[in-house]
Amino acid sequence: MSNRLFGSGAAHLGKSARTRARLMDAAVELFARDGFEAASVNEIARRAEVANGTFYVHFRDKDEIASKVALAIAGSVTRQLDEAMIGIEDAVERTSMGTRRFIDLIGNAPDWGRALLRALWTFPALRDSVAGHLRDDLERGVAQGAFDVQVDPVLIDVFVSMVMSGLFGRLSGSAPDDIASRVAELQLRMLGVPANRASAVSRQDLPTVSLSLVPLSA
Amino acid sequence: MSNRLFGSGAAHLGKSARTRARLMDAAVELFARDGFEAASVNEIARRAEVANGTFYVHFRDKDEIASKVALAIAGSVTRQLDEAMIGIEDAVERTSMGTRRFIDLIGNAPDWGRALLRALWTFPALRDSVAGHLRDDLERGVAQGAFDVQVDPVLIDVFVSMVMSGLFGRLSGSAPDDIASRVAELQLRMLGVPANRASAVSRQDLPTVSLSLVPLSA
Amino acid sequence: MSNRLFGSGAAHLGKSARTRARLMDAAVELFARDGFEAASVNEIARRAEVANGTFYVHFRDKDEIASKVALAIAGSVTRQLDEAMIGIEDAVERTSMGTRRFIDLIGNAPDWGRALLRALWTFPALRDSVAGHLRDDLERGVAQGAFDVQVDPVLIDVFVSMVMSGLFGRLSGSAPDDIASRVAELQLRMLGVPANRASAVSRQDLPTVSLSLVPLSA
Amino acid sequence: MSNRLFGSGAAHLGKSARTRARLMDAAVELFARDGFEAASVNEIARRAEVANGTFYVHFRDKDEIASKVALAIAGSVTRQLDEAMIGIEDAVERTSMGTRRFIDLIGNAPDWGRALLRALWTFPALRDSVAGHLRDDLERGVAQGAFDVQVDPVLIDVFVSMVMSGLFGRLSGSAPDDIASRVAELQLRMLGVPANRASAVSRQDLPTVSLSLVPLSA
DNA sequence: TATGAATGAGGTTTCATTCAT
DNA sequence: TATGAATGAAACCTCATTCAT
Repeated sequence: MSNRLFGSGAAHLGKSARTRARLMDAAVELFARDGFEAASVNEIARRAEVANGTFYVHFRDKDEIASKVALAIAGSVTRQLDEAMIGIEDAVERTSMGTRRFIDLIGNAPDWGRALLRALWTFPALRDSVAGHLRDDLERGVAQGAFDVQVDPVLIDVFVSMVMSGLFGRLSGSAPDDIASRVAELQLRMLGVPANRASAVSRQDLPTVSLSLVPLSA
Repeated sequence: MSNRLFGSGAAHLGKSARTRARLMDAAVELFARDGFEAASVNEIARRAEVANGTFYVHFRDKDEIASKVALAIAGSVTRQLDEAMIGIEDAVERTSMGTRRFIDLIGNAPDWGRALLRALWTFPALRDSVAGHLRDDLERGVAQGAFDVQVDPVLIDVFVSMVMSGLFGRLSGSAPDDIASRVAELQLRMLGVPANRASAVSRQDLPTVSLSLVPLSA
Repeated sequence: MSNRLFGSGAAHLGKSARTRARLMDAAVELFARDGFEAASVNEIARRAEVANGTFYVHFRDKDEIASKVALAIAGSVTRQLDEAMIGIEDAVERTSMGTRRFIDLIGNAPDWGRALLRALWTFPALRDSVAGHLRDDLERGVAQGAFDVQVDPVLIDVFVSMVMSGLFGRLSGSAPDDIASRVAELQLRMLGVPANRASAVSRQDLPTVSLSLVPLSA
Repeated sequence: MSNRLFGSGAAHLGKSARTRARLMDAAVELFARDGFEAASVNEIARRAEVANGTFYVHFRDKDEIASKVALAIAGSVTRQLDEAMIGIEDAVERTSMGTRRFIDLIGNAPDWGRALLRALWTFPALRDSVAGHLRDDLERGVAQGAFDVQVDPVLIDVFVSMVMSGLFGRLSGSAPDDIASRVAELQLRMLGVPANRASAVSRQDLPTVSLSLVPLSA
């Protein structure tokens, strides 16, 4: 899976948009490798093979490119997860699939994954955006009688942090291949799903979906 | 609860040790407030009321003070949690208490908490240290028939991330007062403890313990 | 009194000339507000509502627009002062009127005034141009027996600096309304005009003249 | 007359004070040569033969060194002029001497002169400081019946601008040697002193005084 | 003529670190 | 041990100017 995610989708765009895409790609790589603070604008520009001043033609400062990148990643991921779950009504399945797909998809694009992980840490708005989708499924599960919990910000934060833990493990390379299923199973148990059902649902086959991040409206 | 944690315990030490303690205190505050990158050695020294050059008499570089601080915090916290749980044999209670005490204690020393949160993120060694203690209790729970899970790194990481989520919520100030209990309850459910027992144990009274961090062997 | 001095007079010109006029107007405003160094070509272009590259279609560099602007202002002012004094033969009156009209006219167009003040400071050629007209009147006054001084560059420079002082006071807003008359009176006294005549002449009514700067041959 | 005015007086000071003096000397030269805006901190440091970072050990930014320099120059000049006029009671003489000495002294230290000229333009506080001394002499002259004018801010500004004109002429090198006397004479005439007395006083011999600027308390 | 993205030198400032005292 | 001035690399950012369209 390519690491040039904005760039690859931008071949047909104008020169300006391609430069912008190259800068965002470079920023993703560097934010992921070095973190936001340690990544320098000059190095982003160098990696994008443009002059340092060109950076400022497209972005006001490092903060701006960071939030643009984060929004682009999050928006794209969210959209694809949504699409991949169209037609699934059962909240237990939806919840499990969401976690598994998220970890698997992002885990397959390590640069992005790390960038997203940091972004979730840095931009609370991102957490909130993810939380919105989540809350819907959790409440649906309660309504369906499958979940036996109080759906509130604490639960959502805990749930999200579990996903992040799985993503972190996947990205660090030390985790077993089925880590996404393990995390999903633990989540279902936490939500009140009986252990055997939790185990079964979190392990059932999942059609492969390929992640392809393309520039958003942003 | 004092923010001068190394310094306060160092009154009886020599001048050199006191200077060192003052530097560590200053570092904790600044790492917590600004993050590791943004905290400057000059400002650490200024806040510790020593000349900037003095910093390098005590620490090789900024990395060193960071890891020393992290180790000191983690070691101290771990030791105190251990002590507070002496005599408790039931793994369900131990697990619940660990989470609750950790969140409450650290949550009451915001500077430290934030520093620890960042440190856990930055230094994997810290996670491992915490993980060791945890693993013992989880395995004990399995042996006691109270937990119905596979104790492995995935579980531990997920468990730790849930604690961090609670700590994060507490530090951000947006969480309800009982967030520590909520998190502990969710953890117990995840581990296979029946919902009613999980609820009861995670809410039972906990004797207050005051956190007082003192310099370790470091 | 309009601040769009080149532009307003250029409505009948071709597109190219209008663009040029817009650039000069924008430059006047920015030079006046921020000074020559701090005014950027990009902002001049933005304020003129043209692309930054367009600037270089019309001017070789920033220096060129500055001198063109200065020349245009000075030429226009000089010409109008001349016209306003046609028919006046008495050197005492001419001298007094010159100072008074200059301060009043330019003082009423603050952007211009500040630009001119800076330009007089920066471009000696401007001082010389103004000095030429002045010298004629001063020598006429000597010939008429009204002035009792040696007309030389020192006198001219001193005289000009007195006018600038008055202009500066007017632009800074802190000066009394009759500052132009006060300055003119002091000049006449310096030139040897008896105090009572100096006072009377410098205070006599002056028909209002409106300043309207239009593009010159430039 | 040396151009190393802070430095030369600082030989006996500590190393830090000498570095600071070297920076101020370098700043004076560059402000005079290039103007405040065009002078770069890096070049000031290079000319002072210190590392660029050293600048910021001593001054917060370019503004700070500029005002420190301006204050030092103005303070030193003012003090010396005051001392040179001790014992002189006649306002006509004092006024004339002030102008002549100011132009001669500063005119002999071209770097300083240009720096002061720019500073007077840039920092109104400097003008005010000079104005204070002036006002005393002017009012004294009125009280003594020698001057026949209204002493107010307009008069003071005009008077100061005449001095600046003379200084400017002296610094530009184009002015005659007696420019200081010429300006003083014109001022006296403006103030109402009869032409023959103005001429005589402004030309009488003046004991030489050497300017030696040393670091102030600043 | 007009555009506006791209350039890259150079500006200000910060900061970890060294070193003479 | 302690000091704090000095260092210089490197960060961010601006801006006059060029050039392909």
